[in-house]
Amino acid sequence: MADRLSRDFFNRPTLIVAQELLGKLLIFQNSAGLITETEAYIGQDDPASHAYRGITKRTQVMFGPPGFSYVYFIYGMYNCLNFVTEEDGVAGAVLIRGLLLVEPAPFHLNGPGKLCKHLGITREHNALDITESDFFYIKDAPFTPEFETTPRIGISRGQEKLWRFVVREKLKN
DNA sequence: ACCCCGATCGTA
DNA sequence: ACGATCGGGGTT
Repeated sequence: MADRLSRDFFNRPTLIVAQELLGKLLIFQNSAGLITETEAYIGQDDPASHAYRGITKRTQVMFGPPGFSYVYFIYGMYNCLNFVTEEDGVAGAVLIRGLLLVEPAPFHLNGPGKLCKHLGITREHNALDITESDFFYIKDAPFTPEFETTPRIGISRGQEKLWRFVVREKLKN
């Protein structure tokens, strides 16, 4: 598929990827939705990142090649979806926090846990190459919509960093 | 083996 | 403002 995001897209600074993922179409099995909200997490110098303390079994995918999924389990109940950024060996990921679902039915999924629950994304979908898969990938889009920049949600350290990006249109809801 | 805490969310 | 709920990761 020609208009699918390739590894080169993700092989860039995490902040750039987080901003440019806004407005792109996420395809997962029978669901499709426009990305409306993202957050950037960078290993080095980011105490809010799971990768801050180095490679563990859970975070090793964040240190691997870009263009892979990173799905983690949190609060005993929820899964959250990320996409790995930065070159192989450098930790980085973009958390997908909001999705304007277009298939199978129009619906606004706000929140990373709700989003995964609704789409059926679990840790079984961790560490998948989304530049190769035919059921899990992102379609390119011609432009990035206007967005707001804010602190990230739900973290206790690193709040001074303005690494959350929210599509303006979404704020009206 | 143990303990604390968390990139959340629904309810109050 | 708070409780549910349990895996991850650091410590013993």
